[in-house]
Amino acid sequence: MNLKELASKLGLSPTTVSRALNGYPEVNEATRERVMAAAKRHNYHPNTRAIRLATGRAMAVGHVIPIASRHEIVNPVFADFIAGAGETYSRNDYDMLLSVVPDDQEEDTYRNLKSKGNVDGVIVHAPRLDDARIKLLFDIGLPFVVHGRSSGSALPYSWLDVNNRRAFCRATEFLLDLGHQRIALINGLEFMDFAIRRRAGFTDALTQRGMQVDPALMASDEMTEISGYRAARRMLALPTPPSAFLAASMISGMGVRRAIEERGLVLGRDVSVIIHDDDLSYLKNGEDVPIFTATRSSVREAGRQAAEMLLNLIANPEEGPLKRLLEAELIIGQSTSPFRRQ
Amino acid sequence: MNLKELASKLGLSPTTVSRALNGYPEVNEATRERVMAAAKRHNYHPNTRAIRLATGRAMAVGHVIPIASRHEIVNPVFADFIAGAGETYSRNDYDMLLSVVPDDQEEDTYRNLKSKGNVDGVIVHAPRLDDARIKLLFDIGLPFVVHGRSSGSALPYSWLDVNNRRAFCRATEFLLDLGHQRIALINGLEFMDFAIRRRAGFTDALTQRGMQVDPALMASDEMTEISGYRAARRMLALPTPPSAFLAASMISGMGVRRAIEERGLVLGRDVSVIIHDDDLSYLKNGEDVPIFTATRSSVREAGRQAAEMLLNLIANPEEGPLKRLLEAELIIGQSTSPFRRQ
DNA sequence: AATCGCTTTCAAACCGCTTTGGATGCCACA
DNA sequence: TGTGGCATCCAAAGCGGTTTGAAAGCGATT
Repeated sequence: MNLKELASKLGLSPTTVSRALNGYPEVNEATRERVMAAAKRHNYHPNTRAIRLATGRAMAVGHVIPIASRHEIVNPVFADFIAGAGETYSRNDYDMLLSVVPDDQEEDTYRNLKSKGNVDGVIVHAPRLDDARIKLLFDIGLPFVVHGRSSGSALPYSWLDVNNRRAFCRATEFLLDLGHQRIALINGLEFMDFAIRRRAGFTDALTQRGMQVDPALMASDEMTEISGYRAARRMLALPTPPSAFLAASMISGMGVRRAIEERGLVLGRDVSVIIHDDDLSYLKNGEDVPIFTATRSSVREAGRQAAEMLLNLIANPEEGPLKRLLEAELIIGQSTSPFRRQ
Repeated sequence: MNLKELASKLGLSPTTVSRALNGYPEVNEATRERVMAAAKRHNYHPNTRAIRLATGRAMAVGHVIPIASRHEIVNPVFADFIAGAGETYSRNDYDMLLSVVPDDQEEDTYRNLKSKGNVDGVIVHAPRLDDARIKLLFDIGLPFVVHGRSSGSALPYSWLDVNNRRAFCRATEFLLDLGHQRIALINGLEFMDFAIRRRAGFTDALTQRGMQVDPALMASDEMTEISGYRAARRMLALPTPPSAFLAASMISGMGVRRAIEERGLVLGRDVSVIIHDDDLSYLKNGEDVPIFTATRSSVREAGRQAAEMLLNLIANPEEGPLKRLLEAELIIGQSTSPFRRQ
């Protein structure tokens, strides 16, 4: 059932039927209702491909996921972000297009997305310091919203980010207030923008209190269980080990916990740990009582909002750039306690 | 730059240019090369929307992700599966369309995907017992491949699955061979087909050895850390607690580990645990030496293969239904050891 | 010289919708 | 009675490709 058939069944022209269905004013209300009813009765759905060609809009948003050839990490945060963004798209009749590509083809992918007209805009994931994608997307003229920020980028781009610096500063202060003197940071990869900001928040808090930053207590790696474990194990074996850890994610926090327990220490008594909790749906940090003390910010909600921002930007490009900074909340769990000498 | 412009630049008709670019035989080789060169020089990319309308094919595959309104779980396995499938689509110039919808709208979503012509086929995720989606997709005539199987479904559908029954049977036998008598199963939700098969494999092994199946040692819930933790804690508090666990995933296995350690027991010495390891990229089960003994099967690879099957099915519907059963490997880690009395 | 067959090219229809630029009918008003 | 304005509807021209059916050119065959 297509427009022409429906129109002839109704004894109307395709023009009028199209207008009736799309809510244009120049059609008699009685006619409109007749058309609506017929469309429903015949289960008519306009062909998306035709709409897209005719309007020149893709009604779709792209998410490009680069797969690094060496370490093939699929960011676990990604699933929840996508779920949040997808909710927004569904509500607005937009499609979500995922492109999984080797990371050396990422630039080509954006160019193709644009020149082939597959999408009206994209979300940029996991921005790095002075991320090259920002300039690229400006150059090719594809609207975009960055999930995170990119320090050093001169162009006025749209972004949504968590205040990572503030979150990690507060978390560090919290540990300092508990009397901890040697605090370790198990950070993500520090070419990622968020990791740099977290580190800055961490050192901010230390220097504000006149404390030294000990490089031996700072690790930077992928946020996996195993790398959290390794870094923590190494640090706990130091002559003067840390009494508290800041871990960049729930998963690396679990690695830290394993290292602590392996050493015969008790989490939340002998050693304190604060994690950053993205509030992932399958990795809940406890239920009523959080397991880990954490800086929490829902990445799902970030996905919802970033998608909304992008759709706005697509509809009203002149209103950009849009910016939104979310604050993380500090939630107190069972993994922190006042410093006590071993 | 579109086809017409390119054609007039070359002094050729759009027909010939189109044919030259698409490799049709009825065009002079010299002409073809001239066209190819010009296309590259002018950075010409045919408009996807136009191709889709003209050919009637969507060149896209859909993945529908239902979000349960109550427990909003995004399956963590999903990210890796998508990544695998996405690699296949990229290689074949297909788009991947993700629809995140409330679970009561799942059926409508499939219908719309079909009637609006957005996709040429879909992958069905997380099938249940006698899954209603199979009949639905047959009815509306949308090609599909199921990731998993659906016991009780009469229709001859295409699927790719892991031999869950065999995997859990072998894992149970392995524990029995180590002398364990009381073995617990921390299963996924048992309206999910894979969970039923795993349970069957578990009970198969027990009954083959003439052992009783103790309902108190079988739990079924979402595969989160916390529910793994809770089930294990409950069972370890029994008068005759299990000395070994089978956990349905890495994450629920981590919950089991927490319960074990909380009780002052040592994983892999006092209590043995075998997990099912989907080989997730961000949750590696150790590196050289696996942490958990596990039945392992890469869900990423499953994604790749399922996508290939679907593309084949779309290209040659008459060759269906396609079926593929992957075997999981049993890898020995540090979480299992011979039974020893507490 | 006429015909055939083959290669190569093209004009035009088509995919299914949107949108522009009228056309029609009718009523009000001068 | 003629004109203007308004509400309503429609024919036709896109959108940018693919594909059908035909034609042009040319050497080989009869």
